[in-house]
Amino acid sequence: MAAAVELLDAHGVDGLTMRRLADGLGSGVMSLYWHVDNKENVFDLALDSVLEYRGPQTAQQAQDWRAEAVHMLEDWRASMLRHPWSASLLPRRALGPNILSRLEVLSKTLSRAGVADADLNVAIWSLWNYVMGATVTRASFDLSDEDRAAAQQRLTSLSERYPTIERSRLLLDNDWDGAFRQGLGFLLDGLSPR
Amino acid sequence: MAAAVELLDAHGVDGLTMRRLADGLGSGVMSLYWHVDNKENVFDLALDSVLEYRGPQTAQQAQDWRAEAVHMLEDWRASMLRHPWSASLLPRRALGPNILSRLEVLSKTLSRAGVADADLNVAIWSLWNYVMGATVTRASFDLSDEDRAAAQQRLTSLSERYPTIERSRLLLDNDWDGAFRQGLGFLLDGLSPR
DNA sequence: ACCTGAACACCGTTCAAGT
DNA sequence: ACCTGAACACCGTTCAAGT
Repeated sequence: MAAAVELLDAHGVDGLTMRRLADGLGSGVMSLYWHVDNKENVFDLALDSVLEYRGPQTAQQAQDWRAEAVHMLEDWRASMLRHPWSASLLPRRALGPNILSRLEVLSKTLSRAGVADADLNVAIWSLWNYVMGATVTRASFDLSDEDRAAAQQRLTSLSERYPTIERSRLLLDNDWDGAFRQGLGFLLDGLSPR
Repeated sequence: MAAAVELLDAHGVDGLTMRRLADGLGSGVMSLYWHVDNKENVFDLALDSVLEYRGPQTAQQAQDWRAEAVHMLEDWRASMLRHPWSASLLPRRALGPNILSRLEVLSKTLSRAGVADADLNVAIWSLWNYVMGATVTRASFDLSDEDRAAAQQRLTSLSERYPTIERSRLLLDNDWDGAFRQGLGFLLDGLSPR
């Protein structure tokens, strides 16, 4: 599936064509259908291959649950941003083994941190929502590179009608990494036991 | 654009075809291109029409910032879930006037609540991320109705390998509305001033 | 067991032309 | 100003057939 990932990285979701993929593999188009049921299947395999998690490099686990959670979540986001087509695909497909492993890790970490069993699922889904929302949004800015200039100009002309977000420069702020980390901190504050 | 929204509701993003849209309008396909630049333009118009916000019905504003924020955000989510194709489209397109209005409202509310100017953008994007992640995920479950049975079975067979999320029944819990509200509460806790 | 070409039923959009 | 049909360059996938 490395060939599919390469194609997706280069041309985006719409650029992955069964014909183009076959070309990259040096085979006929219909050969693909021996190995794969249909095009969606290709997406599923490519998506899962991108979501593997190896865990923190140092054996710092068990001592700082918060650092551990942040590490997994930031690595998850980074993995998806390395392949900007992946984020918008993930919530639309069945969950593969690699993303389930990440959720398992997260669940263990939060449990160990003292999050009540009754709050555990809500906590996990909240973090899922935060990461997915942030990454889907960020990734789409990567994809529409050429439109940026036009969008920028459209915004400043429109923003007279939206004085508050204009004043805080909401749409011009592009410290995405910092905003992600800081907002994640706020969310973990809210989720922390006691 | 009501015709486009209807088609999208009925057949999803892939079901909206220029040919089908023209049929619904009782015109030739190419007539559409007089009113619209291309297909993406149709999506933009349909998307914005779905995101209008009328504000809270009672004049309870200014007294309870938290209720006001929750009202807008839950209404935003509900509007997108009424049109399940809309959520995954929103982060991929340029921001239209209606969603900008919602962000303006949110910004005013949080500002009035005492959120520091330095934290304002992070707070808004955090809420954006949470709502978008939750809704994109939830909406896709609506779309893949038929696959549910198969997915369910696949999950229980797989879940032996993921004991923690199996034990909390993470993937079987389907109180989506409750989880959204509760998680939003946690996030607002974390974002609250002081 | 694995690969293939031809064919089918579609797409979005250009273009030249109509009223 | 608005609408149209024909044509172009694509799609994913079925099927019957090859090795």
